[in-house]
Amino acid sequence: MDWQGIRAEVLRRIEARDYPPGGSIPNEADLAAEFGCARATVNRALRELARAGRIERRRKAGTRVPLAPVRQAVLSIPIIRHDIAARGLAPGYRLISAALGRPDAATRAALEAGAGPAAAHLWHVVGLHTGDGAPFVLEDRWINPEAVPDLGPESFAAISANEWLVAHAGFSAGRIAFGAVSATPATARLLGCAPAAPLLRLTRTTRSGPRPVTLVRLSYAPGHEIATGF
Amino acid sequence: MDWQGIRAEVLRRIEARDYPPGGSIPNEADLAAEFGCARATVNRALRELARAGRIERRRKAGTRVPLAPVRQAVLSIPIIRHDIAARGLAPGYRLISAALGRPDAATRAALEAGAGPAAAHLWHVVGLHTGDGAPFVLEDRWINPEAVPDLGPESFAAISANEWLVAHAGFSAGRIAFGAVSATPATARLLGCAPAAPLLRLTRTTRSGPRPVTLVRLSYAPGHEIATGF
DNA sequence: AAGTGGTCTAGACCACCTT
DNA sequence: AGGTGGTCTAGACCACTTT
Repeated sequence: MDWQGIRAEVLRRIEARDYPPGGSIPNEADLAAEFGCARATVNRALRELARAGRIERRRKAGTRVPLAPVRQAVLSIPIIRHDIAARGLAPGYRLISAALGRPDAATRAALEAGAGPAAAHLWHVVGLHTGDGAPFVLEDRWINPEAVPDLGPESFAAISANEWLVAHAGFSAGRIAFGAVSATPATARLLGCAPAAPLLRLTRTTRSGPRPVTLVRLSYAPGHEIATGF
Repeated sequence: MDWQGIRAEVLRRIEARDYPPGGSIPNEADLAAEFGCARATVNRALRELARAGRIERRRKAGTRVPLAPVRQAVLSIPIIRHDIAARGLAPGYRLISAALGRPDAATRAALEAGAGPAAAHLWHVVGLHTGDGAPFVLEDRWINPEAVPDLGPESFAAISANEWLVAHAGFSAGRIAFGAVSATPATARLLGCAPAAPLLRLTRTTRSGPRPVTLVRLSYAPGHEIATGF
């Protein structure tokens, strides 16, 4: 039995309530003996189940089936252009504006830009991604120029700021949040939707090492959903 | 060097562009020799980086730093009551309605309920979660009674349907999707917000083994965000 | 055909936590 | 104090994919 087989069998027992919610499951050594394999193989299987939130493991206390499993949604956030292409549409990008500007307090805080003069000179780039010519998502981005020195308006002419940054700056994962907003008049005009239409908005902060580089707000066209990839 | 140290060092080299985007990194055997550890340890470190989307691995072709990393957002979806309590609010739940009803086509499809008579008799449960008495999220749920036989209106009197199902039915992960909707008049009244306010909506389908059990739509109060736990 | 990652083993030591 | 999971090792074989 390989580790994926053991994972499947243990999961089956959990769902069949052989291992009931709140109960313990045998320790690794016992399971290894039952399945006739090495303990490391059982460990691998149980580690994956723990990562998925289906079991809880603590040294000495053993492994338990949680009463209230913490559900986890793993969302893949692809490059927007690929996302559009994957839906069978022809991706396009149109730069709306790119200039140095003064961000609001929330943006400054997210980018850890101080209140000093530097905070008055963040790059502000707005662009529209399209699929088959129709608006797909509006990208509103602030960039900390201290973190990306060799950056100018010409950087954003052809491709999206996201791809430029991926290609020219070191990227780390950051915080991603989902919310809902009303389309402002300007946003509605760009997305071609009714004013005040409800829009799914994704906010992402990206770091290069310890330093925040960019904050992007993506406002998706009405009706758009982002789902787990099951 | 343990596997987490190796992971950190390789990540550092990626972000420092020692391993540039689009380039290859040494194979496991070479890295093991460099770090003076077993290949299995390097494997563990690289496996975690691959799962995070920071490297791409293919047999024979080796390991590469992707030009366009697929970003992943891991969202934890806790029990709503715990979510409310974690914000320092007193959680509450009020049942709005619980009855057998006929779902619309989209709901039937998600629950794989046919067009036959059974589809006309799904449980429909609506409840409001509150924090310190203020509306937090509206829960609109359909349940396939074939999958949960011992279910009646009394099941939902005290606790939320979600917790009842967690306690009484086998649960598997399902599909989770985020979208934005306008508050309907009825929803606005329950959430105490303006009609047509933009609401973040989470839709979750849950299965017990191969069979869909329940479809829940959570409409969060205006301004609510769901974020990764970084 | 050959190189690379994927996995398994048998054993060992350790960190952590409950008792 | 002792049990449990977390990790590492050295070696081996296999699966996959490119050459």
